[in-house]
Amino acid sequence: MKKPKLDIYEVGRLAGVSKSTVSRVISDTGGSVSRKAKDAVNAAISELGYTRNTFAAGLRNSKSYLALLVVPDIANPFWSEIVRAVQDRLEPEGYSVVVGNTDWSEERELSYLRLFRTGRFDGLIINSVTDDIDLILEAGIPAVLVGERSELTQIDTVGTATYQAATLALQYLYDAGHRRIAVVTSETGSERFLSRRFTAYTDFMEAKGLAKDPDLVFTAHLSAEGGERLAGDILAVPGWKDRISAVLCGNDILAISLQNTLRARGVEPGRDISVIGMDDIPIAALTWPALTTIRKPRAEMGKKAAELLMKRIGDPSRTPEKHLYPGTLVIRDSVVEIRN
Amino acid sequence: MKKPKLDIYEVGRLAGVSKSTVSRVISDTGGSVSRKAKDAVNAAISELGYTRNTFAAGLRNSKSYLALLVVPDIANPFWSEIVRAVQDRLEPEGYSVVVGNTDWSEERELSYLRLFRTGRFDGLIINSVTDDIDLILEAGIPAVLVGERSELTQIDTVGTATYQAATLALQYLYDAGHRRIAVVTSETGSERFLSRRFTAYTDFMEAKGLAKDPDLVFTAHLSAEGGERLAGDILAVPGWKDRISAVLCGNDILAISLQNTLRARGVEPGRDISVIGMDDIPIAALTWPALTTIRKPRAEMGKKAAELLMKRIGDPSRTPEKHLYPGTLVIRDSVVEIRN
DNA sequence: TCATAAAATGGGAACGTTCCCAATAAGGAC
DNA sequence: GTCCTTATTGGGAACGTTCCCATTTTATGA
Repeated sequence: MKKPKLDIYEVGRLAGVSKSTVSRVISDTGGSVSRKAKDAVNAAISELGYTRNTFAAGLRNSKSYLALLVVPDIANPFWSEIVRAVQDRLEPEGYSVVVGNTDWSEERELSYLRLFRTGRFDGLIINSVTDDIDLILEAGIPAVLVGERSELTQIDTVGTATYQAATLALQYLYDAGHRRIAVVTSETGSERFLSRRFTAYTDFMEAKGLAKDPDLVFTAHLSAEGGERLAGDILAVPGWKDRISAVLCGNDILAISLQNTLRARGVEPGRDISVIGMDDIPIAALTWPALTTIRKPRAEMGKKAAELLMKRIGDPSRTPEKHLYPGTLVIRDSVVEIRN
Repeated sequence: MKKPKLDIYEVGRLAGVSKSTVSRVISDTGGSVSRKAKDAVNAAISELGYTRNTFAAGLRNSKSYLALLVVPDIANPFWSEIVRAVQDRLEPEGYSVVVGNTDWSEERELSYLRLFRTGRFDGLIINSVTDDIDLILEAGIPAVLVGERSELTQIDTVGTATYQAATLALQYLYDAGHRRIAVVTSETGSERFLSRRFTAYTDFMEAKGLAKDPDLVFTAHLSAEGGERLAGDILAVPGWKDRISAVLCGNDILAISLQNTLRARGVEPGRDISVIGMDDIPIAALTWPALTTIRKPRAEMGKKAAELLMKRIGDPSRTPEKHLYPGTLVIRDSVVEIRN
């Protein structure tokens, strides 16, 4: 229990060198140290079981080897996989990752930003609910955005090509014979985020010369509860059977929940109505019916975000990069082919 | 970019008090400060946008407000929900949570334990793969175990009553008419963990006077891949149709994957064979067929673990507590009633 | 009003490291 | 062997806070 005071002085004493030499050995900056001294120090370290005090080191050189990763909800498979990928990439670099959940709440996002400002973290990877990049920019925080930001170029970004992904889904539905396609946009999140999927929808409908029915545009929370409510909304549309043949959902959780709620209400998804998701979370393959969806490369995205953060920390003045990953169509059983 | 040096001296200057008073205001130890001084300091803080340097504070009082949470895999819904619950409970206390994944690997677990020793963390919540509690105990680490440890009383533990949960599942299968019940144990993890489910199985079979067929005891990795392989193993049992009517799986992921692989091989789960899971992860309700399983109260478990950690940090010498949460049966569609 | 206790405040030291600079040792070239 | 350059080493200061102790101010009671 009682620590016999274990610091670099102690290590130096055992190794027969000064604290400065010990410091040079343990810090990665690596001033020149002779082979002999280095070995002696390492031997002393392992003999004493010394570990460097990160507070003192951090205090001196203001490096914490701590990254803050802010996502909407880590219990959501989409995000937990991204978190995993970020961790896998950052930990070998000696970083530990603190995870925060915003629950899509602006207030919570802000509180994490505040937390960041304590100087405890070296870098930030965030899926911003707000588009309030100014706050990040003016604070000069080494940060990477994960999400579907569009025009922003002043900051490193990893995202998916929402427009492309939505169009891909729509085209598939169209090719399967669907003409009465409903779209579901997110009720939270940034305007810009919302608009990209919606723009794809309007553009597509127009390009194909399909009627734009305002009743076919739904809004829902991207969650299981959102799916339940959405099912109600859809069934509440007067004469929905003749007006809606397919639904393009904002994410898989929503789509899966929608399917289940519809079935519970006597409407068989993948037969009476087609559903297409977005994300391809692992269990999308295991639902009933298995969900046709657009896959987003989560692992790559997380990895890339981590790499961008490392680069930015290494050189804060480099020009930001923007990586947009295209979605790919994963065909399963939730979309029926129909003949018009 | 250039910081005009923002420390408690600066705050004190603006507030018209000394650094000591500022320190008393910002640190939670709360020596007595007059109302007036407190207000002045807080005003100065918000005017300057001051945030306390955690390194310096940590260096002085060796408190980091950082907890390390080590789980097998955060991308696994069961664990991601526990992580979420821990975070939700710890963050209001001012703690940030670092998450580590062991992938059920001893080596990785050890490297996290090593990471902990850097003194960067105030506390540890861990699902230990090994049962190597000694390492934690002798290091005097404030720690809470999450998992199914049995005899250990020297350390705070939150777990599920594995024996009870397994028996509950077996009894349900039995009541549904099943007699030829297979069990799947984990191929990784501690012996003790393994044995508790297995003990429940043997005890139950014996109590009911059912034949113990060694071919009905399977071993699998608790993952989707494990389920695929398990399906192969089951179908490879000579004359399995007459020897296996139900399978008790180690977790839901495994069960769901098993169901899907079986169906792909032409065996209809919930009809040709019954499957029961363990955990009740959110998507268990959304599979085909919806999975009958044993629910474990993840949110409560995570919350309790966080609370125990807080208590232990507050008083390192208190007697450890052990909380075992019973499982509850969630009946869905993956188990058929059969008549003998 | 005065003595006394309690509350509030300020100053110095310490936490353990890294950075900077000066000093010494080691090689190389002549 | 001597001188110069370079590699290596050591000592002091600084990082920003909290703790401890001494001092001052305020409140309390007779």
